[in-house]
Amino acid sequence: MPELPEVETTKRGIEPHLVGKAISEIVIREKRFRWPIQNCLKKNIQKKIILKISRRSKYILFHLENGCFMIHLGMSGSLRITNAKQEIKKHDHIDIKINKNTILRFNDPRRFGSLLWLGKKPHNHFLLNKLGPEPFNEEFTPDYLFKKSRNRKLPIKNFIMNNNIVVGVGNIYANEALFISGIRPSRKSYKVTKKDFEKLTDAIVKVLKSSIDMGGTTLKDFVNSDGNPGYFQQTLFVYGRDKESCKKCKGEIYLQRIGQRSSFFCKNCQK
DNA sequence: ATCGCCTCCTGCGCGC
DNA sequence: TGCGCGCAGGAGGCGA
Repeated sequence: MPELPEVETTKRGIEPHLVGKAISEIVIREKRFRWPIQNCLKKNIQKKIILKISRRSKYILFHLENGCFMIHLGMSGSLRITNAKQEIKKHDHIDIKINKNTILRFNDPRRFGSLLWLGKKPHNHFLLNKLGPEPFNEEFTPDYLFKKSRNRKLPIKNFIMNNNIVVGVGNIYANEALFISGIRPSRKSYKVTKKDFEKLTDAIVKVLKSSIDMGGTTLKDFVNSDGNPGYFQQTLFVYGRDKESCKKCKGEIYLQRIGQRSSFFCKNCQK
């Protein structure tokens, strides 16, 4: 379940193996993804040099001489650097080959992921041009969230998970950040105060950063591994802990469905 | 404009 | 041991 830290860790893990290298071939075993593989993809990326890899939201962007393509891992996708000797496993849908010793292999059981050609102006693409700020960007301030949330009646948890507001906050970290900042997930956005937003912006940045740091510690295993960084082992305060006791007050953690998603909170610590 | 529901898909864990 | 069911989750699309 890639959240922003896993995407960033993936990007950092594959980057040194790919930047400056030419793509010799792309092998597509499966075309059915969230967005189907375009017919133009092969001819646009084969024989081209990867100049740079960047990340926007949960999209990993590959900048070539002639334009840009991007990969989204969806819910179950992973990328790993492997070689031609490694057997093709189930759901290994796409290989981007540099040479026989270096292959970027895209595995995605649920196929909610995607690999899209964007052309020369990637940020004009409809999937990217409405995105809100990155959590680590200076635009992401308590004041920004406060202003955006006025007159918004949706639960604060849905608000911070909306990519048009801020990118990269998935279900796990939305739950964790709201616990840390003492805000109940169901609270209407317009009822969240400026002071609350100060805690919340801090908490979002904190949980994402600490997870990236943890992922970073497993980077050395990225090549030929299953591609899973270690961030998920981090101590979670509330996510997945319904009926268990709160790590702050020893009270009970409750599970509530908000917007079709599991939300975990402590009634005592979050108001 | 805003919000909430539906959908895509596979693997897994549960109850029987 | 096996079957069927429900759930998990990112995020676009759509109807109200």
